Amino acid sequence: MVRPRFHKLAVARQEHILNAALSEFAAHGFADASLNRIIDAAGISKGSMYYYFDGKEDLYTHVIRDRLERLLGGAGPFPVPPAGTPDEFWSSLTELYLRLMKVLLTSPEVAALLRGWLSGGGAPSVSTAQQEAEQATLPWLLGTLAVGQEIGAVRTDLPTDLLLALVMSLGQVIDIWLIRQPPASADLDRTVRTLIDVIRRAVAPD
Amino acid sequence: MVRPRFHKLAVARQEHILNAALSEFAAHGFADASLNRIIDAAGISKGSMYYYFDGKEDLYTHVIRDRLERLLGGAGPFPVPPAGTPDEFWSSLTELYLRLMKVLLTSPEVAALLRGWLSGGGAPSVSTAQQEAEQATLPWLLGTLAVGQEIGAVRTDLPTDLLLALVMSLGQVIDIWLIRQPPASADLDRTVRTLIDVIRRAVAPD
Amino acid sequence: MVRPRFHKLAVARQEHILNAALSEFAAHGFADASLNRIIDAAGISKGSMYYYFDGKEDLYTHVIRDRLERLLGGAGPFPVPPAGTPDEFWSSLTELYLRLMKVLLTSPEVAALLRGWLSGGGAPSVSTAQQEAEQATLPWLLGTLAVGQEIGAVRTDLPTDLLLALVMSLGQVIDIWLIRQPPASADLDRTVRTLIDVIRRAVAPD
Amino acid sequence: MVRPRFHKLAVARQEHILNAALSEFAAHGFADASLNRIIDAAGISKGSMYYYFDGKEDLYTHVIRDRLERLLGGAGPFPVPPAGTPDEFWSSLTELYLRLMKVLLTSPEVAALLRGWLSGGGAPSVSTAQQEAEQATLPWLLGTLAVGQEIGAVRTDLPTDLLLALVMSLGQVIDIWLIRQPPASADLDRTVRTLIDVIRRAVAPD
DNA sequence: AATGAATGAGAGTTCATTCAT
DNA sequence: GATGAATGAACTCTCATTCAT
Repeated sequence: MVRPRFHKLAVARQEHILNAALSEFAAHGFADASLNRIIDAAGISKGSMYYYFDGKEDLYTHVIRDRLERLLGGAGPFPVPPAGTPDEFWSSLTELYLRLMKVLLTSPEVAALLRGWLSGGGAPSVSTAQQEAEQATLPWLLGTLAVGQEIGAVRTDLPTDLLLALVMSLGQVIDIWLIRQPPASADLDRTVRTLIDVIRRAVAPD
Repeated sequence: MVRPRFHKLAVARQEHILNAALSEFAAHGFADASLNRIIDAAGISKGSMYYYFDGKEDLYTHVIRDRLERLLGGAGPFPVPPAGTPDEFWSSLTELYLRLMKVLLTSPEVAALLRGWLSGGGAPSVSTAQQEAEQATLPWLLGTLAVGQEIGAVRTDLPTDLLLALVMSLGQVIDIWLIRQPPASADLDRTVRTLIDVIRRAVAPD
Repeated sequence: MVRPRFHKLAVARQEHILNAALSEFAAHGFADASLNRIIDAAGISKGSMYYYFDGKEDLYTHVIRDRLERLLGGAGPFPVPPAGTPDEFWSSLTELYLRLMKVLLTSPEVAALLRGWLSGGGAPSVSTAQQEAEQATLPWLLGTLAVGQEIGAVRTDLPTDLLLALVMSLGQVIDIWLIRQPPASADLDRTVRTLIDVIRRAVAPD
Repeated sequence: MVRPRFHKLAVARQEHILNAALSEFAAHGFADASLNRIIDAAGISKGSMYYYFDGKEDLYTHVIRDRLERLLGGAGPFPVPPAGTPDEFWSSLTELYLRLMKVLLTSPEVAALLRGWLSGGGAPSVSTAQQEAEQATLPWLLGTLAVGQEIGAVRTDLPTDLLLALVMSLGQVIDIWLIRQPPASADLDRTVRTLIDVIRRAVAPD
């Protein structure tokens, strides 16, 4: 866990450190990221880094959590879509996703970090970070799925975890595809609507 | 490229080495795998490893290719489904996938290797292996998608690369989910059919 | 570049490390020198070596520069001989060289290092060190040659680079010969004077 | 020592092997040359190499000796200049050197090998080769110097070994300079004559 | 006569982490 | 509260040599 000490630093200093870590993790992934490079870029001592964080994984965990929170915050509140007709549900989700993507497209490094984190796999040492981060993201998604199932917008014949994995995976593909080749701003709406529709078809009931 | 010398070894010895590599790569992914651990497990000297293979990447490439070939070989031929009605197309695919999964479930390590390989990302140094392997896998998938589009079983309003990414991603989720919690053999059929249906819905035309 | 950290070490410790490196480089040349042997002799860890220096070449560069500076410093200033008659020019050079050799003879290892460095050739990777060191040595020699040409003490019918190479080569032979079989101190003066005269004959005008 | 077995090979095969070794040694010098690369280039097995030669150094020794002999042979006989006037002595030497350089310029690899060998320095392990090769070359040079001294063309106030070193060093500089920037064939004569004259001045008596 | 499989020591380099100050 | 010196294990890769066949 991040030591509380870290948050006593001047905010600008915190930012500087987290940005350095963000760049490194986004560029190389967790395993191949180098703490040495991070502290060089951040301009802090190695001792300080270990004074603020428990270690490499702890830093990674914190960067992810912090950046995702900020991202989600910047996109405005992410309310679980209110109950209503399935059409209303999906259109509400689409708007949400559009907002999210617009923010994501402005921050390629966070996007890269997110991608690396979502793809998971690899080092078991990060599983802690994974689990924690998932615990921060999933409740919303789970809530949304639950609402969707209640109002008949989401199929109920699949285990929840599989449903979740399918949605996240499709979302990830769409994220990556959009980030790699961002459509002209004018096309973004149309494209995202089509892609959300793909998810809808996959998880809508018969 | 694997040196021909390797194939002159007793088959059991080849197997022993490849199994050691398979375990390591499956457990840690390419970047975090350790050649030292592999040679320890294989019981050969470092010099011998480099006598057989050009290096880490070469070994990785070979393990993947060898294991996938064996896997696909064991599952029988993978013909592109013949043209016909969309229903025939999808049911043909389902049978195919069932066969594949049955084999995959018998070999969790190959499955893990496959997973790590599919998720790609990470080290650019493995791109060679990636590209070669993709060149071995993609033509079939592309061919299948093309046939599906011809006979009206697959939508044509999305770019081919996105369509491909969606299908592969869904397939991967399903793979992982099935491998993690293999259903009772009796349920496998039903489950796979449902999951293939998810893919069908996502990529079928309106 | 040597990391500043190195210079924060106790001087005795710095000396110990540099001496270990000096011995190794003097005995084996750059390419065949072993960092492992150096750290063993220096009694420091491999990590520390890389904490102080950027790598093998960096260490080599530093040892050379440091030792040469010390050597040249110990021999006093090396002024370009002032304009005057050719006889004055050559006699001034002779005195200079005598001083230099007396210092050099007290430090066979630096002499060996210098020899290996002067002969250059070999690894292209050391070119950086070479160039830097040459940039430190050559200006003086070039300036001296130029003065000699101005006052008619040095021939002008050969390209400068060839002239330079001839002088350096003769000087090197003389260095090596003197170092290998140092004449009785009493004879040193006479011998050096004769040898400088050899150079003079080679490069004096008709 | 080269095993006699080597000379029982077909001459073409011997040539092939020696050429491969020549290229490698010329390109990397002794220490950094790789036996593995040599046998790859030569297309022979590692076992064979060790069947023909005692090891790396033995091969090096043999290549040098063989190539130099051939070079000297190709340039025609190298008679020790007959006694006569000093002018005749030096002009005879000049003609000899001209012939030698013309051959040398046609074979850059032998030239590179020669350069690396002459500069000596470095690995003590090659000293054997050095000594042997010197023993093949020196007698002629010594004889020539002796004749020169007899007829008053060469100074007698310097130890023979120093005289030798001076002459060889100057010759080497000239070799390297000529090889690096070969003058137009028309200029070669004039340039060589000037350079030989430099040597003459250095070692002629007062 | 000839092969090539096998080796182990060694190369230079990077790393996350510790801890005395 | 903060530092940075110091470490040793681990990394991938290359090498000349041996020897059973």
